[in-house]
Parts: sequence; structure tokens; C-alpha cells
Amino acid sequence: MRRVTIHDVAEAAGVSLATVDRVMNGRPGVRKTTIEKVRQAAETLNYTPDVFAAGLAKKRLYRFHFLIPDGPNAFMEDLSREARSHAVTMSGARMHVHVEPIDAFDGHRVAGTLAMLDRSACDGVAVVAPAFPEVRAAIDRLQARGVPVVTLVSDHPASTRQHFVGIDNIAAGRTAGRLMGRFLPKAPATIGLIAGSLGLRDHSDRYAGCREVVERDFPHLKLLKVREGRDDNARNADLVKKMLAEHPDLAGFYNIGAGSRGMIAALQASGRSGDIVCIGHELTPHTREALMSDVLDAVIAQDPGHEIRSAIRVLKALCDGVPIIEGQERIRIDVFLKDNLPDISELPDLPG
Amino acid sequence: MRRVTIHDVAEAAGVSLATVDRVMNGRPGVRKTTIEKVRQAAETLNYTPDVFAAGLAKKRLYRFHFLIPDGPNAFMEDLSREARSHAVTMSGARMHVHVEPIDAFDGHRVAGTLAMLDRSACDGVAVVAPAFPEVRAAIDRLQARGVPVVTLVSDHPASTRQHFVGIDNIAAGRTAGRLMGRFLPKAPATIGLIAGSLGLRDHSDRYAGCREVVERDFPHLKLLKVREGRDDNARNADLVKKMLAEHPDLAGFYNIGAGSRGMIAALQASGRSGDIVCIGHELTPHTREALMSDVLDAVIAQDPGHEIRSAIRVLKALCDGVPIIEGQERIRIDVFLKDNLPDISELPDLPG
DNA sequence: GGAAAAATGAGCAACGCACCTCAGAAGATC
DNA sequence: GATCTTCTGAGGTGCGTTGCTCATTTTTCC
Repeated sequence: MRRVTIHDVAEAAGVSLATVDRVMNGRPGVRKTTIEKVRQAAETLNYTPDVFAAGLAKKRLYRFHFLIPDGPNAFMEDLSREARSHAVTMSGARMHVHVEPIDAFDGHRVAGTLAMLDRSACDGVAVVAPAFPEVRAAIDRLQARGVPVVTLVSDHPASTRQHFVGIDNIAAGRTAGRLMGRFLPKAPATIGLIAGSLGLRDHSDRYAGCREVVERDFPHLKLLKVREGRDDNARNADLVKKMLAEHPDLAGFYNIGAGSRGMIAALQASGRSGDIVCIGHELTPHTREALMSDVLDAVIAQDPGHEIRSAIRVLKALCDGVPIIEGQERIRIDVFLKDNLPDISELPDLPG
Repeated sequence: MRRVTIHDVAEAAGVSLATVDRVMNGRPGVRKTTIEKVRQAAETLNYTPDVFAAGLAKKRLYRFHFLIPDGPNAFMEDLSREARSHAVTMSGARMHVHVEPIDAFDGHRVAGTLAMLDRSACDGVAVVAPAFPEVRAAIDRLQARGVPVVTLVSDHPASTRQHFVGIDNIAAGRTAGRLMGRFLPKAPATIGLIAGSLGLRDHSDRYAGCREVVERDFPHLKLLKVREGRDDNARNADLVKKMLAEHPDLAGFYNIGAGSRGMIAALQASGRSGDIVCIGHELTPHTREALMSDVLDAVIAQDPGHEIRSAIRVLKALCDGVPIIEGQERIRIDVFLKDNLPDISELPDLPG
């Protein structure tokens, strides 16, 4: 079972290696009938180019920049850790993955960072795009300069970015809404909602999804106005405390964004966590522990490892000009209860 | 930013290319101190072998056999389709993936198929292992012949198989149990359980997990004895009809195995699907539709695409003698509600 | 039929590594 | 210090492409 090589194709088509090469790589100067002959031969022999040989010969180098927020956010830390970990494992595959921390709340700085990139330094960019117009403009300019851009986790749908790597946040919100509705008894009750900011696209999408489901399928539940805690634990704790005091019939909390730790702490301190259905996002040591101790009832999550790997695959496909397999690149919405938590050992090791 | 090659390592270590090669490939005849020198140089230069060049030079061929049940089981069909689809896409990476249909209910035949494989024809086997002792013995013998074996979807923990690619079925059962408990009101009720056969390991594991959670956290729910429908739609429909008749307070169904279609049909026919919480396994066109029409309340699933890709990665790692990254290979338990169903377009296309 | 243009053949040098041989140097042993 | 053993260096070849060049053949068109 030897591999089929271009030699075999050349022989079968009755042409030379050079011609096969011209056809395979779309180079000019081949008659249409000859092209067809070669195509036929390749088809019947079931020829597929050897990726190793091609990779070696092309001596292409993929230099990707990942712009990921830093700061005290466990999910972003995981994302960044995964990216750095892949920088190591992929370096043998001619990929240089550079992770650049950004400040998600400073649109100017992020736009500035994007503005400094160009084709000479970078073959693709993945960015957790904060929802500032200047960021969108910077993405568009970067694309115009010929550098493919994908958005990561948080999208800018109106931009020219090639692809979005992340979950369908409307569906995530719907899922949270349904779990809330079904976990609660079928009786009138009030639900508290906390977001980082409704200016963030992922947060507003989740809210829209949750609201849609609750209003349609659980009309006995009343959603309170969304409070914005800027993903800050202290602020979120404060908000939870206030809402609990103001609404004695409060039966559920949905934290749309990060900073679940603050909500968890406040709820635990209130002593009412047993009666209150509480749903948050992202699997972190804190949400994990809160699930185990029944403070949190469900966690909606996305897998940072999958997202990084998907972003790398997509950027590579864009560089190579090959189509993206949409099915493989769709990021699943993970639903975690205390019963299906993955082992902690899943975090990748980083050398040094 | 040129790649670091063995030339650089050789120079840095002050030795020749041949010596670097000896060290890198564990060939004999190098002094310990020299080995250390080379290791150091490689380390400080951050050398990683070029996978393309190495792959080309090694001219290794990976021939993997996937033994997957055929028959009218949508999940197994998906699994098989994914495997065949990867047979195409991976052929450029020197991988030959051969999909062999097996009869999961005929242990002798499966064992016979395994017995016919050896190193001369095959470098690795992934098998959906039915729980027969002769299958286990055949797996052990195949391993002894030097062919690495991984089990897929359904495990044989007592065998010498190198790895299991599939979900933690106990956790899956626990998840189903908790969803059942939380979706139902906090009142005494009866739950019907259907499995393909408790002789199948995945089914018995799921049952154990479900029972554990229900008995501990929802003691007001009474689990009926598990009925075995052999994953057959007609039989399952029959079982559901009987149980509904026998138990007027029946408030939930958990179909532990395949054949959800039968359960769905019977439930729909009974006109009681609105009051009954119903949970099944695996995402198929039927379970998908049943979720949308509120007949099914939740589906616990595993992603066949992930499983095939993971099996291929693991087999390749076993062939190369490199360690398996456990974290990347853990298969997630998917929880689907009507709100987070992935698009249908995820199915891979098969040429021809 | 002849000139110009287009198509094709032949061949070569990378690419980075694996794997091999053979000669020669360094080290151990007495 | 001679001998034997163990290490090491130098060099070559092959892996299947890519991406050239240059010569040669075939086709096209006037």
C-alpha cells in the first residue's frame, strides 16, 4: 500500500511532473484538455498531496497574534493559558502563536494594538473584541491590510472579521432561561439578573435569549431590570445583597457575565442560597466549588481549549485559502451541573 | 525568525549533526555527558523538531481499523459517518482509516474480526466493544500481538485496552437523574426506566449514576425496575405503553440507551407527554425533533465527531510512543435542551 | 509555410529530518 | 604507551513536494 504521488499521477496522465505541478498548484500555461487529463488521473488514483512533504517544501510560517484580556478573570486566564500552551505544542508545525494581553475596557488601546499589526509581522489575528466602535474600525483596517482576523468569545458582527469563534450567546441565554424556569416551581416569583455590561455583545445576547424564553414559556416569572456589575466581584456581591433585600420573593439569580464569585459569596452570606436557583457562566474554581456545594444550580460554559484550537485551525485555513469546515468549528454550549463536572486535571501544563 | 534546526543545536552543543541525531532519536553510542550537552542546547534554543520534515523522513503509515456497529442506530451511523469522513481528510496525513461494520450483539463474530487483525495489516484498532467475554479476550490477544487497541463509546475496563474514548457514563446517568429530579415538582412520583440491556456497560453505568442521585437527593421519587428493550424502537414503545398503563402516577421516563424513537412515539400516542418529564440519550433527528416539540425534556449526548478525532489522535500517539494529553482527550457530556441544539449542518459531507 | 505564441518536458535545488556507513578521535585498560 | 573499546564526525541518500529555469515541442495564426 504505497502512497500515491505526483509521479503516479504524471505517469497515469501521460504528462510530466512539471505539468502535474502546474495543474495542482494552479499555475498558468496548461491547456484545458491537459488540465482535465491530470484532474482525471488524480481522481481515479485517489491522489491526495502529502501534507508533510507539502508543508516542508512550502516552508510557510504561520505567525498568529492572540489578543486576550488580562486582569482578574478566571475564564480569560484559562483562555490565555490555553493559547500559550498551544504556542509551545504548535511550534513544531511552523506556527508561532503570540499572546498579547489587552485591556478589554480600553477600546483606544486595543485599537492601537491592532493598528500596529501588519502582514510583515503577522499572518492572522484572533481578538476578544470589546464592543467599541474604534475596535471595529481597527479590525476592518487590519483586514484591509490583508491580515485575516477572527473574533474570539465576543463578536463584532458588523465588522469584516472573517469568522467568530465562540458560542451562540443567544442560545446560551435561552438555555439559562429554561433551566431557571424548570428548576423553579410553577409559581409566581422574581428573578434577579446581573450582567457585566449590556454594552458587551455577549452579555446583551444572553439577556435577550433568557428573556425570550422566560417571557414565552414561563410567564409567571418576573425578570428584574438587569443590573450591571462590570464583572466585578465586589460590585456583584453588593448588587445581590441589595436585590435580596428589596425583593422578598426573589427566587432566582442569573449572572449573565463574569464575577460569579461575588454573587456566590453574597448568596452564601445571606443564608438563602438553599431556596434560590442560581445560574452563572464559565467553569472556574469558584463556580465549580459553588456547584458542588449547591449554591450554584447550573453553569453555562464554553471550553477555552476548544476555542483556541478552533481559532488556530480557522486562521490557518484562511491563510491557506482553504474552506472552513463549519461543523467542526462550531463551539458547543456546555451545561454543567454538579454531576458532570470534568476533572480538574484538564488544565494544560505550561513549562516554566 | 528562522526555525531552529538540528544544525543550530549541533553548533550550540559543539557536536556534529550525527550526534544530535543519535541523542534525539535515542540511538546508542553516546556518552552521558554528551547527551546532556545536546539536551541542554536543544532546551536553551527551544528546539522542536519540524513535524513536516520528520513526518516526511519517517515515511510512516498509520493504518487504523474502526469497528463500529451497523444496524438501524442513528448514533452509530453518525459515528461511522464521521470515521469514514476522516478517512478521506486524513489520507493526506499518511493515515488510512478503515471502517469495519460489526454486529454488536454477536460477540463471537466481533471476536473473530479482532482475531484476524495483526501488525502486518493494521497499526491500531478502535472498537465499540460489546460486553462479551470473548471480545475482551480478543482485545487482549490483539494487544499482545502488538496492535494498540482503544475502546470507543462502550468500554471494557478489565481488558488491556490502552485507552477509552467516550464519556463517563456514571456521570451521564447522574446528570440525567438530577435533571429529572429538578424538572419534576417536589412531590412523590414514579419514574420509568428503559435500557437496551443492563449487560451493556454504558447502560448499567448510566443506571447506577441516575439511581445514586435520585436516591440521595430526590428520595420522594420512586425508580421502577429497569426494563430492557434491546435498543429496539418497537419494543421500547411497548414498554412505555405498558408502564403508563400500570402506573397512573408515572411522572418521568429515562431512556438509558438507544431506541428513543420508540419511547417518543408511544408517549406522543398516549397524549400524556405534556405531564411527563422525559430524558433520553444521543442527538438524532428524532430526539432533536422531540426536544423541539416538548416531548423530550433533555437529551444527554456525546459528540461522535469528537470521539472519532480523539480516537485517531490517541492511536497515533500510541503508535508514536508519545504521551496522551488526557485533558484534550476527555469527551464532554453534552446536555441538550430545545434551546441549545446545534445546527443540523454539522454532519460531515461524504463524497460519493 | 513560417513566425510567433503557447504548452510541455526535463531537471534541479531547496525544505528539515531520519537513517545509514565508515573513518577517525578520544577514552579506558593494563 | 600500546591496544582495544567506545564515541564522534563527516558525509551521503531519500522522503514528496514546491517552485523554479531552460530547452523543446506543439499549436495557432497570418
